[in-house]
Amino acid sequence: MPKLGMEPIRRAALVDATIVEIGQAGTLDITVSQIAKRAGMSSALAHHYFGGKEDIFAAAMRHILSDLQKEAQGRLKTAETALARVRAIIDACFTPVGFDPVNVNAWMIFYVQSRTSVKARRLLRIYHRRLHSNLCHALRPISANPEADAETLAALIDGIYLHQALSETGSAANAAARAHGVLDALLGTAQ
Amino acid sequence: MPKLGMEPIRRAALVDATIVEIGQAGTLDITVSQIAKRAGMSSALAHHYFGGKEDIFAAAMRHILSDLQKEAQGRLKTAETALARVRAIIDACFTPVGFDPVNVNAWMIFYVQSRTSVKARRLLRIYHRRLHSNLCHALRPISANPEADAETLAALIDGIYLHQALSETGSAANAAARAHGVLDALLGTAQ
DNA sequence: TTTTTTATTGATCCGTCAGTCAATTTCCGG
DNA sequence: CCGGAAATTGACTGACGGATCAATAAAAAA
Repeated sequence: MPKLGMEPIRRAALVDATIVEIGQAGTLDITVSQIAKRAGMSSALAHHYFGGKEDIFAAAMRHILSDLQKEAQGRLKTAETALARVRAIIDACFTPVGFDPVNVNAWMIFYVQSRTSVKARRLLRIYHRRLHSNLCHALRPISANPEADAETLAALIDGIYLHQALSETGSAANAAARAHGVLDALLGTAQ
Repeated sequence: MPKLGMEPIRRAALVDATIVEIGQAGTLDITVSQIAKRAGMSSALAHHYFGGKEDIFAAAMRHILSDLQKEAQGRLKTAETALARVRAIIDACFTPVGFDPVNVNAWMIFYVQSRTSVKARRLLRIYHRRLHSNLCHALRPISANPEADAETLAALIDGIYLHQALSETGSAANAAARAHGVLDALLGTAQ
């Protein structure tokens, strides 16, 4: 039943399946067959549409990153003040969907993957730079050390994710509140 | 040349080799043969002294955790004030040796490993609880929300590690300074 | 000295998995 | 209606790695 124009559909299905599979397994040790099966196709087809396993992973990572980016961009649009912009960036990182254990898991795994895969590393670098730049820009009018505070917040966000990945308890709202709290503290004592 | 009493020596060598190997590779995808080779023995011997691959990993993790614990314990001994105790705990997490890329790498990998391995998970849980309890105890006299602040600091510490694992730049002193800065901010605005 | 225990390894089995390929089915343009 | 392109898969392979085991060597015990 080969319908035409299957490529984008198949690719999207594979990307989704990859994220779910990684998130559930909690490891990168998942087979192409598993992914393909969940996406409803043969492993050969997965290899057909992507070059290989690493390319599937990279595509999945790109997808997560781009979602996060879109989220942040959307929230930044409606933010008027500098403080609101910082909060918008933080909130974008802690949407309930992005904080879903499966996504958190996938996220952390990609982090580790970036140690091995050049593609993953490059993608993560880009994301980091963008996050840092966004934070810096938003912090500049209200922080005495925008650079340092941006890095602190970025580290904190990732750390909260990491804890979430391990504990599987705690809500997105809770996590966001914690980050906001630190932001308050940081701005309060800016010397 | 079988000398007697080799077991503890071999086990220690394997644990050390595992940490180095994981740290260098930046992934858990290392073979028992690699570890054994670095430790100067055959893979069969590694299997002989440990039950299997997972046990080797668990032992390596236990080793890292216990080092960290010892470090913290030692520093806590000489701390007089509550604030000094908190700082001691933070500093224990950022010793130059513990912040060595290889160790950071291994540490992060173990985090991920805890998603799959029950043993790893249990070990990490114990460590987390201990860290949290230590932080809480030290924070109680000086913080309005010891519980929350302890969790924030714990998350921050892990986040800084994560960033280090990715960037490979930045020093232990720098990282510690960042954590201390957040602590100051947190305590300064405690309401 | 003989036996048992500890140390040690090469060879090997077995399973898994990424990637390839040839074959098949369906669709579309000419 | 026909030939090529797209879609799709089952079967295969080549490699790798964890685990096992039988065999050897040396030290300790008997």
